[in-house]
Amino acid sequence: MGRHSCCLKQKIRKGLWSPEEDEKLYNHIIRYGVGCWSSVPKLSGLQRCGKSCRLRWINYLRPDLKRGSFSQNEEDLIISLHAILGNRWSQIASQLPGRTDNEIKNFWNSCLKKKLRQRGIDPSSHKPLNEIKAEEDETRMYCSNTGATSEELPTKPVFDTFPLVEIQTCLDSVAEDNVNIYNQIHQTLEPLGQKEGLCDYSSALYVTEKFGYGESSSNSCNWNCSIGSEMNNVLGIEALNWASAEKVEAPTHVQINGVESHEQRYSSWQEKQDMESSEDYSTYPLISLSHDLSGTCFNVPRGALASEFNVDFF
DNA sequence: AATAGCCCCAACCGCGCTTCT
DNA sequence: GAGAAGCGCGGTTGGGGCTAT
Repeated sequence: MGRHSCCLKQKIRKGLWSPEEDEKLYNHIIRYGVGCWSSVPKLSGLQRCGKSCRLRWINYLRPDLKRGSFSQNEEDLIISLHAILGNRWSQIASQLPGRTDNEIKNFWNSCLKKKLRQRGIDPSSHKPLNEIKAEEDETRMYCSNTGATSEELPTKPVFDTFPLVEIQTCLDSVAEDNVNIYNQIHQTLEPLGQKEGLCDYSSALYVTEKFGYGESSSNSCNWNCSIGSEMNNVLGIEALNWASAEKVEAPTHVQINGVESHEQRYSSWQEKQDMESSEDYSTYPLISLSHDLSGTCFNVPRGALASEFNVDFF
């Protein structure tokens, strides 16, 4: 698809918006509302592309925006939601009224990542940094023992299909100051029979769907979340496919032209490891899940797993 | 006072998806 | 059904402000 056709036209201004441009856009939206963004520049007399107008309105001019620094409460909420949703900024923003996805993304990249590292937490996986280091050491050991490169490492099932998500613990941590969200999520979980603190992944998705009511920038066009459409695309379908299509397979034993495959090498290595210690499968060096699945939209961090979820820092 | 380096954040870009024709 | 147009999202960039030297 590439660049939008509107951006190819001549006389399109770029860069920072002047107060005059802001005024023109603001007055136009207030008077006529948000319709077709591509026609907004023409109708409002701006020499900008529709996309630029949309962004300016969403991130700066919208009257319901909350400006200023993030509160501790918001900070905690962002961290806990990021542990569940990953870099789905629009979904995270939908839980923080008056904040845009861009604002949250910037805050995360410039501030929260740093804070988490200072607390010894890996911001991408939400796991302790020393645990990450141990995994890397183990991966290096495996590579040196088998001759495999890091790119060739076989994957292993990292979590169950529709794993149990300890959403309760995570939410409890922010419940004190977010009573409304907390209560709403509980009311949603209960009809699903999820009262014990753990819910399956599909229920967690349902919750994020239900509460993606969207005052975030992503939904600003009509500011109503189309339940089940976007989330199904972004999370649900991927998760369902992932769960059902046997994407995670046990290492297979294949020997081609007498050359031992990496799967076989891994299998041999694993057997050796099993012989040497009683460690279970989980001791195999983990490959970053986000890396494995980088080509998909499904990058819920492993930290969201019940067994691995670290809530100490909340 | 000058300037180099760093940080923050507004804005842009590219891509995927949906809707329209 | 195919192609075009439009929308939304996440990643990246670059300019301005701040700080250290």
